[in-house]
Amino acid sequence: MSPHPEIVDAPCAVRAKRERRKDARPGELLSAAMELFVEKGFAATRAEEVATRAGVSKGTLFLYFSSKEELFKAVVRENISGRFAQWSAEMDSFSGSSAELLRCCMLAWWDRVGSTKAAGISKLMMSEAGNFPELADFYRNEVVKPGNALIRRVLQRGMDSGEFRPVDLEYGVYLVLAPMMFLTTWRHSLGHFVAPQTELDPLAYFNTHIDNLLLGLCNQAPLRQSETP
Amino acid sequence: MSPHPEIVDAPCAVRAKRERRKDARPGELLSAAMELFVEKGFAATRAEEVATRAGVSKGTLFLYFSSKEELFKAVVRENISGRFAQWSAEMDSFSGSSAELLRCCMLAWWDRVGSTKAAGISKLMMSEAGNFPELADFYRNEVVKPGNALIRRVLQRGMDSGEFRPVDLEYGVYLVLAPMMFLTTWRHSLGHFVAPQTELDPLAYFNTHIDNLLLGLCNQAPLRQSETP
Amino acid sequence: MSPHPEIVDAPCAVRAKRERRKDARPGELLSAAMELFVEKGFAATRAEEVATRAGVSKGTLFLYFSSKEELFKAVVRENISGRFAQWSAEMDSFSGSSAELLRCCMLAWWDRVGSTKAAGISKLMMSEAGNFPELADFYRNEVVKPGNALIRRVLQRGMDSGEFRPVDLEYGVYLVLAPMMFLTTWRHSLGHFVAPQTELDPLAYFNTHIDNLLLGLCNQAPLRQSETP
Amino acid sequence: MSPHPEIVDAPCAVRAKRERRKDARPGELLSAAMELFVEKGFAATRAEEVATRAGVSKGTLFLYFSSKEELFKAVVRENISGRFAQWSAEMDSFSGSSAELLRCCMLAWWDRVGSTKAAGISKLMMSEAGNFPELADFYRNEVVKPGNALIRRVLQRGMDSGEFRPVDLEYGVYLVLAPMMFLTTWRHSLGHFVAPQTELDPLAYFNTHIDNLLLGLCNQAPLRQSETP
DNA sequence: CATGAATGAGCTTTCATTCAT
DNA sequence: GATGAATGAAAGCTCATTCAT
Repeated sequence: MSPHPEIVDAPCAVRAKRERRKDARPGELLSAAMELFVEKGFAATRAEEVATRAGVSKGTLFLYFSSKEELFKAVVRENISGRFAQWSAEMDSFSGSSAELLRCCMLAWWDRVGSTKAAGISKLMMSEAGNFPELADFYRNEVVKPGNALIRRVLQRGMDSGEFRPVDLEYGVYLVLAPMMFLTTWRHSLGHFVAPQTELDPLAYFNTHIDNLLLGLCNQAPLRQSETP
Repeated sequence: MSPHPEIVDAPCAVRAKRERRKDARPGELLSAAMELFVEKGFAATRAEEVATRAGVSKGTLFLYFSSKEELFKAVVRENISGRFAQWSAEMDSFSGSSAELLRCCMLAWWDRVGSTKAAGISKLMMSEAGNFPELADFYRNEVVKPGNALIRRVLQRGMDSGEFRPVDLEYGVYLVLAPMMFLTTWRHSLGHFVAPQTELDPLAYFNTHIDNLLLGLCNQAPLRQSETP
Repeated sequence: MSPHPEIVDAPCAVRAKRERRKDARPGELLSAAMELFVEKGFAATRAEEVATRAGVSKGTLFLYFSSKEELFKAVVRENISGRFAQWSAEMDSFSGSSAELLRCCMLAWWDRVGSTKAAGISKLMMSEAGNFPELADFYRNEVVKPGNALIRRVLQRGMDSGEFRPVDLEYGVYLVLAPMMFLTTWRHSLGHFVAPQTELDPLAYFNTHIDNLLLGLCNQAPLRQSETP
Repeated sequence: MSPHPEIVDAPCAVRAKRERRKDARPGELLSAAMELFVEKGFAATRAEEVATRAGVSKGTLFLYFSSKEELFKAVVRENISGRFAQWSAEMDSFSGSSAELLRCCMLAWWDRVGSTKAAGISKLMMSEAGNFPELADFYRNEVVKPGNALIRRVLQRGMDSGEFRPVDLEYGVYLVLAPMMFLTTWRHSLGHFVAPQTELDPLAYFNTHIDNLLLGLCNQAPLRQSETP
């Protein structure tokens, strides 16, 4: 037992509340920022709005993020690029067929990214890359490159096992990527605010794409999981 | 012949020319605006640049369009729809297989739209739809709906002839659309300003997509036209 | 006589008032800027104040000067460096002794610069050079270098004619410069806002300095002009 | 000897140390502030920097000085006057010629003040006097007045002994002061951060000035001390 | 006493829009 | 009609100052 617990603990107790706030701030700011960036775009989001939504003042935002661009980068790291390691690990431990893996990956992406607010980031990047070259570079390096590498690995795995016919990896990647990115872009632009009956059902959209993709890649069409007996 | 015809005629000629110019003004402004909006996006395009490129002054721009937003709307109204009738007719007179027709359509789209400046409009619409709901509506009605109908007809033709397996038309459309729209979006955003060796070759991209699409849709893989003896 | 005077003149007449204002603007802004820079320093002068004092809005200032630093440079060019050519010419045409020339130069400097608001610029530069390295560079190149060259020429002239004893030009320059710069700095700082009886009489100050300077430089002390019979 | 003297004594020792530190605080802050004000000027010195350099937090600074301006005033009060008595005594006991004394004084000033950080204070005062009239008053009384008196005594001594020609003391003072003040100002502003080959050599500068000053004041040019056999 | 997280007024600069000519 | 000088509302970012702990 510590002989001077009150001395040891005192500073902590005193600081506790403050620190709890301080620790929470970046997260609060990041989620406020993501929401606003996705809602209104990067350029159209004012730094002060982000601060206000996070419940702090303009100055505080810049206490945690040195510029609006750095804030955006942090949002991307928090919501996308920071997760590649885990996804990669999950892929490594997958033991089913490559067709199943591919289907699995695409649906998992939908579940964890595509259907969440984070998906708006991809759309935002597509919209504003031209005006923020540095952010575009960042995104290409931190998201596009590792993302493509992940897809490439799935395709390679299928080709190695003989499940998939040989395809040029460079362009094969887009067989997988295009449906995902189009859906994201669509839902955050022209597919937004339409009558419910004309809205796209993402799962139907995905299954149609995956089915045809795999029919094209494999010798034998694999069954959808939902059709598994 | 009068020694100074231009002076004698001046009042008329000048007025004539002026009026011609005056009538042409909106068109010149619209095409300057389209180019710039496509190049730089809506927010990043300065009104003065548009005026300058159209050869008029800043004030004149606002004489014809009450605001930058109105100009944007006018640009979109001016530059889309109107070609569907011809494309539809061309499709009717096509006598080859449906696989050939599908390939043909996609490559024709690339040739006539995707690779031209007009493609920038789709990207523009995707980027700015969120900020212009009214424009988005307009675009959906005038462009998306007839465009999708055209694609639907090709798929229906293939299914009717037994070439294509049955697919849900509603979602099958996106098997064709997604690759086209993704390419457009990509090339105007993150795919822009990258090292030439990392740039996407559109034809290789398209052929990879079409091959796999048709392999998925048909019982028998159809040959590429370029491979036809 | 022009056959169409009204056509030729019309545009001019119409524009006249506008243009007169436009032509006057830079000058009005420059003098407002100089006054404020001298009164409050470069950093402490807000761009909007300059505009307001010149009777225009903030935006107008930036229509004529692309930045606050450029405005300052223009002030310097207008009031100091732009006049070296004339001063140099005047020096060339001087036919008296070098001692007279030196006295003349120093008193002329006082008359045309030192006693005017423009003198505040030197003091300002001394005060703020450290925080605006680019301005300091500019000032060294546009003012210090040519100014020193001018002084050097006077000394050289006197040494060539045998009037002045040989001195190291590099440091001799400061025999002339130091008294001028000290007076300027003093009057705009600690010498400011003191009781009239403790204020420095610039002419007495100058004559004391010039007398001793020339006594030191020449074999024979030259008379002051005011003492010339 | 107690095995844990520091623990036993802690309450006292800690308080003692704390109070010593507490008493030292203002001094540490003042010297940090002086260094920074001299290095970067008043406006460009951030309060937090001062605190950091003094090893305390931003808040603590404002505990001791109610504002940045008050800190500045305290810095000036702390760092000037107080040495005049000694200098005066040294002057009284000087037994050489007045020319030698004058040379001696100027070089001693350079050695003890001009070349040290304390010189920055003069420059600081010159730069910021306009914004702190109260400080300017203080400085004039505590520094300028006694300093000038000292110089006046040297001149008077030379005139009394017949070494120096008669000069108006009021203005003669500046024959001595101007070179010193100009050098100080110059070295802390435009003479700073220039290529070493264009930098001013203070000793050469001083000797050039003193030589000419004495040539002007005396009938016979006195030798430099360094030239004395 | 000491801290440092938080504040918000203030700065320079941009640009859609207006309006006298 | 056409012009372009003039406007002024923002926006991003800094930093002296405050105050809960």
